[in-house]
Amino acid sequence: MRMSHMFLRTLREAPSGADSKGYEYLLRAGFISQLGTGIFSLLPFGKRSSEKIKKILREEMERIGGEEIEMPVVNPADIWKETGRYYSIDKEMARFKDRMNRDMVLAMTHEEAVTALARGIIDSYKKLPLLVYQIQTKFRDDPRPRAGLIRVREFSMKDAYSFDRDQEGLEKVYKDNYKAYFRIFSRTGLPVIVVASDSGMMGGKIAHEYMYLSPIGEDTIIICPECGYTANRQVARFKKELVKEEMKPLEKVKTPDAKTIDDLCTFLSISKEQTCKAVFMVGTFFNEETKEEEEKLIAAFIRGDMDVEESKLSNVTRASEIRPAHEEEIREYGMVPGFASAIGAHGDFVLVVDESVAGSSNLVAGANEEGYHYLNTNYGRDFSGGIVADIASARAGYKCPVCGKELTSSKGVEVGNIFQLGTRYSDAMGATFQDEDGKEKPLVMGCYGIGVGRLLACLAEEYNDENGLSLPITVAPYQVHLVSLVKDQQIADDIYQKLIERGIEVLYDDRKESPGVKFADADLIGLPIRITIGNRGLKEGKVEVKLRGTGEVTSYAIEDIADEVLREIEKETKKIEDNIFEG
RNA sequence: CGGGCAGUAGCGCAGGGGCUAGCGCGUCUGGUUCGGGACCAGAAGGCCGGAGGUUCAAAUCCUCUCUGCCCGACCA
Repeated sequence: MRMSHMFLRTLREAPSGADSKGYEYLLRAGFISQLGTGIFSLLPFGKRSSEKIKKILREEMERIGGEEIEMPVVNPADIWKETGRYYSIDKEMARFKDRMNRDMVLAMTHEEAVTALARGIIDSYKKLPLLVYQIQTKFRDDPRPRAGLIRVREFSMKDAYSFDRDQEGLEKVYKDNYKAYFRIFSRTGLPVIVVASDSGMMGGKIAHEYMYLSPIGEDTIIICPECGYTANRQVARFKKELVKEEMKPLEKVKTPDAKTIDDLCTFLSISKEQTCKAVFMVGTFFNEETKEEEEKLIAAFIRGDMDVEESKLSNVTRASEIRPAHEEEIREYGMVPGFASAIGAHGDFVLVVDESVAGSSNLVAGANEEGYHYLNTNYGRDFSGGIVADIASARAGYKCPVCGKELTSSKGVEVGNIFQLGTRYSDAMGATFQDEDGKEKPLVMGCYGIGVGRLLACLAEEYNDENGLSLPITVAPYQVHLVSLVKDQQIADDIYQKLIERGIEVLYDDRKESPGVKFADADLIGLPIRITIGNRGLKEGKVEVKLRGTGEVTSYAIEDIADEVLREIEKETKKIEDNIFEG
């Protein structure tokens, strides 16, 4: 491609709002352009890189038996009503009516569409297992897009769906995808770790996320450097040191103004581990009978030294949404904010007790009376029932649930995820097959997603320096940047031609610009191999090859240049391929 | 959806009731340069986000609105 006629404008200054290096360079180098909040165009460079990522995605999906399909972005609302997600998902899903006044949605994912397909196509166990995938636009009306391509509203995603007879089959294909994902990320050059994750709106039980660790990430990852345990904080476990001792008699004490755990500990001269903390939320629940959403108070109790992880809380209570409760909502059930406990509470609320409270003895808890607490409260004796579960938020410094060593934490960007969906969608939509025993059974499903743009954004974040991008050769828009500094275009044109004929992807800077401008743009765009044609080398019949990654410079005779560049391309590619791994 | 900030030339910004709205970069024309964001000369480019209002006079003050950015709630 000749730069003199490209649909491109590089920027000398960072557009305002570009807060990360990767995002800044993608904008400045002309990979992307913003059209609205969370809505971007891909310019020629961005499009080419994106296509290279897609090619890798296709190759790796085909490698594990995936077949490419394409499902519509516009879905009739009916199928979303069948699974209930039409109601359980809020404003994040864009909805509209067609001319016949039918409800339509913009698909934010394709479980419904693919399940609708499957129920028409899969009838027998003999066809199973099956794996289909697509690379398709998703629209999610995110309330707060940010950080350039990291979190957007419209994006291209590779989403795959598997169908199996049983859990065993699902686990096999899940493992295939698990490995394929590592191959995919390593082929793009992006370092990732896999973490156990929350299944969120997808439903299902087992799920993993592929995380690119970076300060620009929005997720917090809990990591055990000792044994390798990793999990998204939303689900991360840790070892709780619990002390069970003989129960002492309940005792009410005066604790004026001790509304917080800190105040309470100071006042009574005790440690946080000896207290029980109350956290009140209001959850939205879907009532199966009335088919209506309803709100209910959730009263969660946890040992005073820990915090409640809201995603865990919403998981164990099966609330679709969760928000902090107002004071009146709490008092309605006989509990007094600041001095609250479950003791003496009444009415129909959801009680959740963290293991740390259920497993400890003689904790100090509120007396549900202004200015009073109880000493020696014990779950099972003084209050009982509800859900006993792990709802505690893990953090660095806590102990690993596996090996007991100290955990650390890191920020990460989720670039891919895999879910074992089970029969959640096939049950809801009646997608069944006839098994060997003649019985109709629901298909056992899994789904597997990778965001293309987000992956590109992470790569830009990982591969840059003070001069610009430096993407790996597998995803760079072109392999070679041919920079001509000589007036006589013929020599450069000839070399350009020769490289093209050898199948090399060349970006040819044939613009009438000063050397400084050309070099600066070359660094900014950051193609892995730069060829410079200048009078300096031409005197000896040579041109210069510079590697963007290392800065290494070598001169070659003009007649050898195509061969040498091919050799460099091979070397750069091999660097990536030697590091392909499957987890 | 709450809190904060901002919309003035393609990009980055200045100007905050009073003449024809500026600066840097970029763009165009001519010339000189030509291995790390060159120089000289000339030029083009604006409904000051939009709508109302106050005023003799509004980019500037007021009201409403739209859009974008950051933080939070939220989310893959």
